[in-house]
Amino acid sequence: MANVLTPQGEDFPRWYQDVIAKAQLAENGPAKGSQVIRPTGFALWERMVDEMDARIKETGTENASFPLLIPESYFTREADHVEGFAPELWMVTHGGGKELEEKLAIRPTSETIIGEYMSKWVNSYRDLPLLLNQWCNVMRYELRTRLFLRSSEFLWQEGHTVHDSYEDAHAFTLRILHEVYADFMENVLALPVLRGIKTEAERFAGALNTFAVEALMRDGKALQMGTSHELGQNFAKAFDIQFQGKDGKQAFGWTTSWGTSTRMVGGLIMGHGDDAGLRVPPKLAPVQVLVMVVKDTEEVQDAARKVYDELKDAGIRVKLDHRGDVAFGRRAVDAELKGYPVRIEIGPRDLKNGEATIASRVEGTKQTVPIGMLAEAVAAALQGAQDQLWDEAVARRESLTNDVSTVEEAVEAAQTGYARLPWDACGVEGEQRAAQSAVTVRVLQREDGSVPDSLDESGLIAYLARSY
RNA sequence: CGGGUUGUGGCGCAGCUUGGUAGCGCACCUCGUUCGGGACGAGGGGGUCGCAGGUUCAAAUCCUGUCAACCCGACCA
Repeated sequence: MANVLTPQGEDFPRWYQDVIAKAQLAENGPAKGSQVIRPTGFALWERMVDEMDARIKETGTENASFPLLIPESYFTREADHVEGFAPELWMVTHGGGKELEEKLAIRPTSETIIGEYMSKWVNSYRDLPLLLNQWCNVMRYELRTRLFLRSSEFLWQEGHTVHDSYEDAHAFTLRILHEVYADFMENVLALPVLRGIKTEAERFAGALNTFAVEALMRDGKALQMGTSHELGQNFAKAFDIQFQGKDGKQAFGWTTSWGTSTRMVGGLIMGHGDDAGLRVPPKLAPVQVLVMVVKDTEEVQDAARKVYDELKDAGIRVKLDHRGDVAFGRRAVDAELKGYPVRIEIGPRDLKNGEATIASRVEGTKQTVPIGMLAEAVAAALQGAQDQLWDEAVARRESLTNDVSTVEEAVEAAQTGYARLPWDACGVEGEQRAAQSAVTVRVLQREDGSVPDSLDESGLIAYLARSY
């Protein structure tokens, strides 16, 4: 195996940067913290968008688009929200060469401006629930940036809904968490996630409760992959989202918001990648199968094209590498860097036997298969890769999760993964103590692993870890 | 924003102490030989040294300021 990347075990952050550069996923933009996402990286994001968008729509949510620029005054309407976001705002102060009368914030998130419109659109209980989502870019002034994980500008989806009762809003918040976020991350990304509730310290600015899904990276640090917030009536009151109920009385709506971002690409890289590069789960992979000609001869080119066409017709996302002017080894290494799950190599030697070579990126194996049986072999290899990535990730999380009984032990255990600690043995005080060692409470769960309805429940279990 | 490190062709670096107007490896282009796991040879193109000032006959080298990146934190998707 060619040594093109800094090994993970030597320097994980360096490895992460190497993969992003060598697999041509992204690079820094000219302005501080900005990033350019290259086609190979963007294709991963596009697949995420496709899968997520379908799940979002399945909940009855509709897509819309709201403005990038938000009047500064909107942010001041919800006290906690402005306090939380003011330090991160990018402000537009000039337009058309003149100083603006009111500054415009570039959206860091859109609760405020969407709240403003929800207030106009919600009049009756018949208008509820109002379920909206938008795919867009947002900007936050970040002090420390890292490609995909935290950039000044990032791409995301933000869902915003209004409901007629606490119960309905609460149920919807959790539905998004389970049926959209966790389902996508586990079944498509093959990353097991912890689902739980955030502590007060980690809660979204202006929310009643924040629920989250957290994934464990290969270096034992946790990554928040998505959040779903129960906003209570805080924003409804700030933006006057009222409706007339069946009983004829005016009432404030109950809102939620939830988001996932290009950070998931970072999670994919660090959750599955190895020393040879990316390992993309087949269900996500923009390219599931790469058909490679080993030698540039007419027979080989014809055979490869035929295999390509057949797989494509079978509904597989396939790419043809017909290049004869780049050495085989270079192309093989590149395919591994980009993490294509399955590679089919076709050369004269294979053709002589009526075969092709099929290589699995995840299993690291190669075998020859009669060309007539490629379709079945490919299907099996894809399923095998998806399963193995999942199994590995689950096993790794289990081995890196340790039960502890004190905050000190939790800090120690969190150096390598998750520490499970009864919340009663930690508490807000313990949380602050752990934070001094860069260890935070990622989520709280019930003893049986289910998601609590609120922080008021007793007997909760805290998962502590270092995080990105 | 605090601490540390660093900015020199696309990438990785040397040169800076002892100023004299730029060098190496990879990548790129051409030709040839190669080609089933990052090939080899020959020839070639590309940078004024993050940016802005200053000192000097002369600055990648010295001075001041500034911007940016990376790592460790605090803040966050």
